[in-house]
Amino acid sequence: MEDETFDETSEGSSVGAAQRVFHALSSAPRRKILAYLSASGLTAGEIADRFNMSKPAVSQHLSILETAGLIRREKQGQFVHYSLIENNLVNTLNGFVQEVCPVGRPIKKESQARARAKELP
Amino acid sequence: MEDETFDETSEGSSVGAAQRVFHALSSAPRRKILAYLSASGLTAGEIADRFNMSKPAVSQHLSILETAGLIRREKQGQFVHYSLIENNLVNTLNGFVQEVCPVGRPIKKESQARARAKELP
DNA sequence: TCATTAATTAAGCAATTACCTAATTATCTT
DNA sequence: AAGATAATTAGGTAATTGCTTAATTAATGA
Repeated sequence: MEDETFDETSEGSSVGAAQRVFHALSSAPRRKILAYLSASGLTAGEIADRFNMSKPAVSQHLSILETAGLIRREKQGQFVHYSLIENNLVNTLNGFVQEVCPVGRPIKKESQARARAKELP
Repeated sequence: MEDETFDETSEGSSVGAAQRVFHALSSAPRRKILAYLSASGLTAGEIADRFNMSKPAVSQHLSILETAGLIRREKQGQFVHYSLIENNLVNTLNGFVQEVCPVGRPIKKESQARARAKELP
């Protein structure tokens, strides 16, 4: 009973990095924010304008995404500019897939298949 | 205001497939279950034995993973055998990364880097 | 058939989440 | 310095989560 291999509490801090990333991604509004930021950096206000949600609510989502290391916050005067940090997202998801799926096979193949599908309409 | 592009409610059913997968992955115990199943199929009881949690609690986690299409349930006599469905996991995560990160670059490169790192100790 | 084992469903509860409005902080403009 | 704007923090609440124990369903074996 009780194998600690995947127990994230043994990652140092009581909440692991992977846990933070996966939790951040579990919310539709937060994934939507990431999608917006994939096109270009935006201020907090510009992001909030795209949602039917109060600014403080959006601010909270931004904070969760930032804590997860998925976005970066830069204060510019009275504005706060947010932008995507791609590495953490890719590393975490890829690392997880590598862990769960037989090595080598999964992502590379998929990625290639998708790339091909996009090129041949 | 209100762009529907990423609104998952427009995916047909009121909760989208991506939402179910990401929600399923947001729980450490559930990710742990996936990791166990990546090595071999297991019965509900064998899985529950690996946790400090009641059997019903584990059963619920299994049900969430099954609904997300990440694992498969097969009744064999009085036992229920669970096993991994890799495709859905890989497709969903990869699709999301493709959406959020500049096309082509992210996952293939990462995957190769990781594969290399594993081969050269 | 009756007891045993595997697993799930049901009912209930403490803790957390996801939002809201109001208040606060910081910056810019005049 | 006063007023406007951008954003966050603070405080509160309804709904949801993540577990628990007890009850139920289903299959096995004496």
